[in-house]
Amino acid sequence: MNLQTIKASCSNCNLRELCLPIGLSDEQMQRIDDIVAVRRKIKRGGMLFHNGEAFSSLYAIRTGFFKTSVATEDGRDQVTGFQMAGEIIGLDGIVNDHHTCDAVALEDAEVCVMPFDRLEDLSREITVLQNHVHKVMSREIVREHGVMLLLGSMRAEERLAAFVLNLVQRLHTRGFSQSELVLRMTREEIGSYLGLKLETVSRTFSKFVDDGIVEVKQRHIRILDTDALKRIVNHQRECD
Amino acid sequence: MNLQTIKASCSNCNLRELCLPIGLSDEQMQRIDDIVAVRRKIKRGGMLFHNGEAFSSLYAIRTGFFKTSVATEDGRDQVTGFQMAGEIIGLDGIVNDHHTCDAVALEDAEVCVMPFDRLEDLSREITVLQNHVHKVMSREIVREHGVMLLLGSMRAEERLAAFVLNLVQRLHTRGFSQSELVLRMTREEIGSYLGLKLETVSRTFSKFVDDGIVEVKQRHIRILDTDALKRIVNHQRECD
DNA sequence: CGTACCCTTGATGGAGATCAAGTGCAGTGG
DNA sequence: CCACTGCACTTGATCTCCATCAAGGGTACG
Repeated sequence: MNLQTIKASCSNCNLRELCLPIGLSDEQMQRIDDIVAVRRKIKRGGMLFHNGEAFSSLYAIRTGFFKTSVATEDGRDQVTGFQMAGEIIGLDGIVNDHHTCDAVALEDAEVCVMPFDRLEDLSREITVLQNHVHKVMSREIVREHGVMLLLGSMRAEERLAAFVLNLVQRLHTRGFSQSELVLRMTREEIGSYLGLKLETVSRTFSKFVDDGIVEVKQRHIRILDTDALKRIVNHQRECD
Repeated sequence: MNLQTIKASCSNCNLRELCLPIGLSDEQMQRIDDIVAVRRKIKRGGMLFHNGEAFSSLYAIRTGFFKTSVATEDGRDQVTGFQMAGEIIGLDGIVNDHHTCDAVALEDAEVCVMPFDRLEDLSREITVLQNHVHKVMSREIVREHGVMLLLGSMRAEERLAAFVLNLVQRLHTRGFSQSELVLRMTREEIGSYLGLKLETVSRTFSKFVDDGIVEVKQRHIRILDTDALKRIVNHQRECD
């Protein structure tokens, strides 16, 4: 296995407030440190886990950027999400003790390995941790509801606008700009996530540029008019 | 409130193996009975909970059939799932202490009310129950991955075939026929779930009838050729 | 028995897919 | 340093599937 492992420590991790509940005592934090014993590095293009693999751990992303995707037997696949620092990945594996999607690093990444059985043990003793785990899973369910809404009822422009706004908002939470971002994924991966072909993604970006809403230079995006993007998402029909 | 409440009991419920983990002792079962104290009846068309409502409980469906749906500010909405006896509903509410979707009964229904805080309490003491809750949530995440795949990459025929197969399979688990089912939802609700218009759903059913794959009489569906449906789902391109 | 809703079917239109060509950029090796 | 190669991206032309618009029919229920 081409993976590197290093000792992890949550207590002095600056992503603590993203991964963990607030209000943990020093002693509780120490016990969490003990089970989140190991970090793992994944090279760009490498897999954190893959469909069919036995499930043992959840992963908290420390650095880097991932995509998760599912596939049909006949070869089509669908990107189900893009995950960044502070987010938890691997929840799909719990139900059947095997992962049902692939997680691929879109840039060099590092994750904290959280053995799930130990996490369950600790959740039984630390109430706020238990509740936190439930909220993380519920958040993922709600996020996917949003994607279903997007895929089921939005047109291409709305999908892409919603996508860009979502990405930049999450990056902003992590201290990055509200108006600039660098895409870590290809047009094809964006298209797969949004249920569009890569040409449509490209054309739609071009249209946004023509309309003066964004600047696009390869994967570098600068948002010139956030409100216009929001209007596109919420208000498809210009008439009313 | 137009709801009726009655005392619930899991220990002699025939859906036990759908809602609860196996291997509970009598004493553990009794404690679960204690927290699942109440059942609630919902009339056809009534709401179990709605978007924005404070979250307090999960619900186990005892009888009846529900749809859940989310909506955008500008009024479009998307059915996110259809739920039947033995399934758990309300997981969306955990993350923000408020529900983010509507749950509507498509026929007269009865649910068991499971106050979530008490469920968390008990989960800390009964390991298999804790793990069960995690699996229920993970199962929902995986289910939604499947819907995303459907919405993002399948054509109308594939979507409807997958939908019918999924429904009949779940009904079969509950002791119903493998080849016959009664739809509890309208064509429009099916369309919303599948990202299609009701006319397309209707036309696609008609095409299946023409092809001798199913019989359709209003909401009564009889599957004549399950394999053909499976082939439509897995093998979109007839050429290869 | 009438009314309302749900469903089916036909005709037409349009958003996005597909097919195709060309451009720009990064990495490689001469 | 520059040609070469490969990949990601853009843009144009055409096609197709599904949406939309429209009309009619069946069924349930008061």
